[in-house]
Amino acid sequence: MPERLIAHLDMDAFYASVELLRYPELKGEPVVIGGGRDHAPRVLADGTRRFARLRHYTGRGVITTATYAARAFGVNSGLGLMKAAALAPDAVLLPVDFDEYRRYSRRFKDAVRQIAPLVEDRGIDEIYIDLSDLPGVHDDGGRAIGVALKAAVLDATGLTCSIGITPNKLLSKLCSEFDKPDGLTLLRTDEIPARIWPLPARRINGIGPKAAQRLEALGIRSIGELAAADAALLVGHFGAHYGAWLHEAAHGRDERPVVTYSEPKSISRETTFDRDLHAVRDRATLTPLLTGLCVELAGDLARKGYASRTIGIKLRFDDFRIVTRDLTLPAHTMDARSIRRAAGECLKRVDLTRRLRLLGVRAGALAKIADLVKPVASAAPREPAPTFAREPSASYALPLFDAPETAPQLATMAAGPRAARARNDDEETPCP
DNA sequence: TCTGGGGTCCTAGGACCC
DNA sequence: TCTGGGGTCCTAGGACCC
Repeated sequence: MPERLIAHLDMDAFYASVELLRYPELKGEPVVIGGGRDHAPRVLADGTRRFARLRHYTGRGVITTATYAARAFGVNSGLGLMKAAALAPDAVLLPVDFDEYRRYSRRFKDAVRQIAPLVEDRGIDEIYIDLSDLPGVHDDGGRAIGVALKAAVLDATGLTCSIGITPNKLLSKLCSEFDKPDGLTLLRTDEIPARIWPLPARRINGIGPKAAQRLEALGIRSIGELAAADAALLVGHFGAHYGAWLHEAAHGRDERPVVTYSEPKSISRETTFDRDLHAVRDRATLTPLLTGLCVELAGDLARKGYASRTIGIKLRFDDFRIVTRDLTLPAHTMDARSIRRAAGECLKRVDLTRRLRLLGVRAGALAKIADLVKPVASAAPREPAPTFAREPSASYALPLFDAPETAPQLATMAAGPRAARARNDDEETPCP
């Protein structure tokens, strides 16, 4: 059995590059994407566009993507916009437009599937592709296919991408970074010592800031040093599972298959406030906010065709501590009132002394609605009929954050998905 | 002027049942 | 009555990723 050939394809500065297609006059300029919706470009009377500059930004947003010109100033994803403004005050600031990025995402993925159908989604701007069974792919290690994929993506979107092609996902993910932007990197197993081992251990997908720090405390900085470390020592420090994985990863071994479809496990909505809010003093603000999140979540569930049996909340306090609570219901629900009630119950179990920075609502233990409402009269052997609570109970009370405006808010959204601001997700799972 | 939003997976303890 | 073990569900937190 020949070795597999797996590609990792990563779009170059994806959000920023999509924006440059829309605003070609910004090509070559430092541009950052992030923040709210209040800094969209204005069109002047003479038809020219006026862009917001980073120096004028106030708020708590972070950079989602920066153009390569902006990265030269040291600003990159995750950096607070206020901090970025200090580094690059004249950079152009654009709001994120997920609908547009999803359109381009679907275009590049469709283009890839025309050439190689085994595609694993890894978010909006990257995919893995199993090339192993494509005709002739093993003749040149996948180079011709790689060239064809890049051309197809460019043709479909006008955007460049970077591709790594190796025997597995772990190595391909590393290699797609090697020649960015517009790169194509092939790597064979025998090249691991020369090309992989000099890299910092942190570059491995799955070694984050915490693990990297603990490795450094052991004197391990590079992947090569990790590969040379005693497997038993790693297991001793990191546990059987993670320790053994660290050892395998450092040697470039990874048998994970390319998975072309997976069911979602949870759906959530969260929001960071403009200023920290207190549960009691700012109740009039918080109550409709929480209800609004529940309405949006119910809308997401309905649009995607799922119901949830475990509703959870997430709070971030002003000191950045995160607390979660969840509650498993007797039956699946997609009803905003039921979600709101469960979230309220969860909230009761939290000490709300500190001020809040973020509030979120999550729906877990998902089931497809189509599976829950299966017709009773069926030739198939009977399973116990799943229970499905669609209607809210008659006696309804908001346990916490209660405020007069909440009742009408819930009433108007009773219709369901329409009332919730739709996210227009292009990649919805089709209902069978 | 610190640090978004939407996810996945893992661990671990307690409840509960057989 | 006592002891022990296995399995599953629920909950909370944390690391990590895009």
